[in-house]
Amino acid sequence: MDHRPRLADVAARVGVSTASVSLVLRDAPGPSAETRRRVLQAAAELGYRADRTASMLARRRRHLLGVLLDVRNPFHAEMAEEIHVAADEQGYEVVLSTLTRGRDESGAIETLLDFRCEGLLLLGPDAGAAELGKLAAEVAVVVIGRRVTDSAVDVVRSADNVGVSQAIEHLVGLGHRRIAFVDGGRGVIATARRRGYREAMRRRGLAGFITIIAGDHTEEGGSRAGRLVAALDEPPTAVVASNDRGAVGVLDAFIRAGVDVPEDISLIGYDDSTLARLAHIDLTTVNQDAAAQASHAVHAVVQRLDEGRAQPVEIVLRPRLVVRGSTGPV
Amino acid sequence: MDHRPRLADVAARVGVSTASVSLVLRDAPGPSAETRRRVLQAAAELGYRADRTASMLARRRRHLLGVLLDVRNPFHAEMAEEIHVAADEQGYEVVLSTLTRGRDESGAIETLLDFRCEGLLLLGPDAGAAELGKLAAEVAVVVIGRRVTDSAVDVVRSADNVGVSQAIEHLVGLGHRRIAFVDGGRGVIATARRRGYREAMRRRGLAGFITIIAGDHTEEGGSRAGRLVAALDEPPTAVVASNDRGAVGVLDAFIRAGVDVPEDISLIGYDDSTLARLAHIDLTTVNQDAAAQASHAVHAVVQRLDEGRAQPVEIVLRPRLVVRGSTGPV
DNA sequence: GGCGCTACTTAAAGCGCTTTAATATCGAGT
DNA sequence: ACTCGATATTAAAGCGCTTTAAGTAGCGCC
Repeated sequence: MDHRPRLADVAARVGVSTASVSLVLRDAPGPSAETRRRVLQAAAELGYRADRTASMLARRRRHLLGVLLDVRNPFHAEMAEEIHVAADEQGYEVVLSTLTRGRDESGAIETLLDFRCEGLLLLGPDAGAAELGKLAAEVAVVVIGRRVTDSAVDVVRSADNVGVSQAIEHLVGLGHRRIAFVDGGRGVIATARRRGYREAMRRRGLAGFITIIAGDHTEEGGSRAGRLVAALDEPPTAVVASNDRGAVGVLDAFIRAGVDVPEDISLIGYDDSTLARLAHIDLTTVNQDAAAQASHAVHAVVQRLDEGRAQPVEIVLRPRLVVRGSTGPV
Repeated sequence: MDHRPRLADVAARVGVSTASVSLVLRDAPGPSAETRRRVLQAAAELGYRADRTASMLARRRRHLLGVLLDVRNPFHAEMAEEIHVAADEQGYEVVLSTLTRGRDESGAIETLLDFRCEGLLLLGPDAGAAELGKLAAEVAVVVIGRRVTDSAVDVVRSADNVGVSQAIEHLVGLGHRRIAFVDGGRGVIATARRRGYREAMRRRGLAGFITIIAGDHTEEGGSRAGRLVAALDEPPTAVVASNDRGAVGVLDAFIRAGVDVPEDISLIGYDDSTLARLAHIDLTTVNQDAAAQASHAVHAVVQRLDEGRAQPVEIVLRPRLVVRGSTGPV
């Protein structure tokens, strides 16, 4: 055996046709118990492993999902992992395609298309609704984490405004009224969170205390915002940041300014990233449930592929507040 | 056209054989300029894109590299990106396979094998030399970031001990003598860095000041170590951590303890991760040059595949100290 | 024995592309 | 006119697998 065993090698060893071997290995009906046993044994002895490339080609179906991500984004990484396990359960294989310099979003998507993925899961893509629509004409497309208006693609995301509302409710429950918000910039996601803050404050009759401080979803932006807050004449008793990274920046600025969290000011982030869970950060934050989002996304694509759904769906998950040590009573 | 155009569609439209079209599209010698022009035009009109799956199968060569990584590890993420661009230059495609729960290292490697990758790039694998050797018998294997003794696989890594030495030299140059080391645990990498610390201190006649504080390459471990250091009767004037995450933990503990960096104590990390570059952390650290490692790894595998190299190589890169704001004179 | 069944098994036709050997074309050379 | 060489094109044989239609047995039954 000078190379990897092929189907024909297994067949020859058992003395049956390649067709039988193929059927046995895929657990398809037909072969007798005896044949199954012998084939399985021979395959094991030879260490046979099917060639995915060939199987994919022969099957009309590819059973391949493509994931577009920015591998440097920790949340994407977590999603990629969850998508992998969800796809596995559904009998789909996954290929990852990441943005790199020299390989922008559309380049990365083309690679996925070249592998003839049947479905595409796009993590927070930048493409507009029109482009996405065009893509959706060719393959099943699920956009994850971002709202897409008026398009043929499926969308799975979590209700960002609700998450922020929960944060506010938690703080109000602890007696806070003077609650400031560290903004996340002009993205779709940041906008939804800002809106959630405004809504929740108004709902609680705290419209007069609405304070939005510029920020940008990075530690640095948070840090700047934190310094600003700490220097205020009448600082808030609580701060909600548009994401965890921003919150960590705020925290850093607070520590340097001698502001104690949560004794002086309570702090809440958003994402429940690994950062937030670190013992010395221990941040109250909002969890987006990556596993659930991944699972819904995979199911959505499988419905299109295997069950013939044609209408686009939008699945909006309810985020969940995770209370840790960065919040306390006034 | 009810489906993606195939080679035959292009051929039919131009009125030539599929063979000619294939040759033109791959820029192979043969077809005349005129044929080329017409084929290219037809392909463009139809929006033809080759099916990688079919090409790979038909070519005896797959031109596919598999990368094993833990997508949640930021350094791996960076490497994945760099490998992508390096592979692209060499005309190879890349598939990523990540560890997930329910999919351990060997499972992830098998997926790669199922795609019939010609070469495997393994980022800091746990497998032992024996297992790796067995793998290497089937495909070209490059282990990245870790030393592998006595095996047939290629290795690309950076000289961790040298990196730490550079850090020490920098500190000594600033007048420090009392330099402590926050350890990274019992991994191969951590061991090399610890050794580098010891060697460098001895070389500078500072053996008497060698102080190793337990840690584990996480923020929490660093934080614990930092508290310990801050509480010392006679604290060091500088601390070198086994990696950036540890250093960030140390920094956090220092800030809380009122220890100023770098006025009171200088601090150095290792990895030059994005963390280190953050304005409010601004950590002096050691850069491992992910791009260079990726490029060497890809070249190594290409040499085996395209140039028939059979002897294993070990490429050890020289890391580079990046001086930022966390270090200063005593 | 012939017929109809059921239960297996397999020949053979792809999947969409690459590649090689063979064929066709056309001047140039003698 | 006839061979030779280039040059351009293509028929056809795969790549390693899946799938379907056709085939072979085996068995009970009239």
